[in-house]
Amino acid sequence: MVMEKPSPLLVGREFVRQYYTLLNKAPDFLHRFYGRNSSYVHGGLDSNGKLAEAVYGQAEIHKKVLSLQFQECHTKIRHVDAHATLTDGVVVQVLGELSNNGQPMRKFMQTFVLAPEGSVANKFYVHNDIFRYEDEVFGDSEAELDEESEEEVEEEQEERQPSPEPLQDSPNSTTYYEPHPTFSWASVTSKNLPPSGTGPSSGIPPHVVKAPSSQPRAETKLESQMAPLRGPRDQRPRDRPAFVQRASRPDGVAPSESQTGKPHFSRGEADPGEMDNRRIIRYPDSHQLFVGNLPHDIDEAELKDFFMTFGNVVELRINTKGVGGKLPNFGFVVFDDSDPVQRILGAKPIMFRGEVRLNVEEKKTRAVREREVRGGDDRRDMGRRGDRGPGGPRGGMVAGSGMMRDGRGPPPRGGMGAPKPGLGSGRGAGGSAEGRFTTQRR
DNA sequence: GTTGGACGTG
Repeated sequence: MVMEKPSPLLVGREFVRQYYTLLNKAPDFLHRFYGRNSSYVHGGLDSNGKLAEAVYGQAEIHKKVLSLQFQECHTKIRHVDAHATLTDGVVVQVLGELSNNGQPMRKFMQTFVLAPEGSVANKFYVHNDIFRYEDEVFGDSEAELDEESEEEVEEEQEERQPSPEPLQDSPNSTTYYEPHPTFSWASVTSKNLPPSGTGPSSGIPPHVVKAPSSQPRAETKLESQMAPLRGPRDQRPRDRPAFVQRASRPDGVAPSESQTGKPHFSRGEADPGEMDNRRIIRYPDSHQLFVGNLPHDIDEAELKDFFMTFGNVVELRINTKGVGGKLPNFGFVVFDDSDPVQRILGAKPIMFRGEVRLNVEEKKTRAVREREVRGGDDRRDMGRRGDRGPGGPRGGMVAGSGMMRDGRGPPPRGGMGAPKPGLGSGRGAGGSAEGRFTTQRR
């Protein structure tokens, strides 16, 4: 049983979820994410109007956080990137908007470097936390900055930060803060998550960390059933491929994969969004979530915020049937992977704004729907109807024979109709079995 | 109150 490492993206997302939840619910505990030599800057300008500088060490960070007076701090996360970085760390970049204490939303960018805590696998602390408000950086006049800075880029790089002697940061050594930081890779299985508790007033989905009242919620390990079932996501073994020649792009993509001889399809799950943006790609139903019972005043941005923490939302639309004076609201959220969909289904009931129970289902085609209505579901679930899409280049078909000629194209001789029996594999079993929806009481 | 749109095969 080799415990597999969660992918950087999963780590990043889970961290982001926990971090902003804590920021909202219990900012006084935020410092627990940091370590002795961590750096922290959270926007702000100093007396000269220049961007505020960082503080170092958990104690200073705690002070700083308190001074920032977070209250009812809400964030809307617009985007999260996370890549593996040096020394088994994960670098996470977040773009979003933040509102503290009832003030207006302000756009920000925040970068975290998560470093392995060492003693426990998959446990991280925040080594760097860099937060800037867009308006403080760009100011009102964008022009001046822009034009000048183009050539100054090189200089900036040379100004190596004079590393403000991090080690002994608190002379008042009486404050010995918690020795270890607290983010650990815990639950992504979303089972066993509190259904809603107190409704999330922000855009953060219901299931999240509870504020660490006494303990940092670290030791819940359910790794065994996490990501792996699926595909070859990030299963590079413990040994990292030291310095593999950076084939084409050094950016975070596990090099071991990009080298495995196969043509561009080696993963079987590449994000179509990137691999060709010229063609319109249809995502398989397994990547798509039907969402019913939406409040009518919702807009796509809000819905996207809500689901973004589950995975990468690549497409989303809200469909209002404006017929007959009613407006039943439903929509579709498309992810770049089926995992988020399964996690959402497993996390039912999904509460939105703390009060609305969304009806979430894997998207069905009409044919499937009708069949269900008529026959009931005697055969429960009977294997996922595979991603038998319209020639979708994705799904499980993978590499193999001829299909590299144009990116699209059916498997040559086989037979179109053959659904490939073993396809959906994995999680079908326990996953969605329980809470089949029956909103249609009548 | 509830499941889009457009893809194109042997």
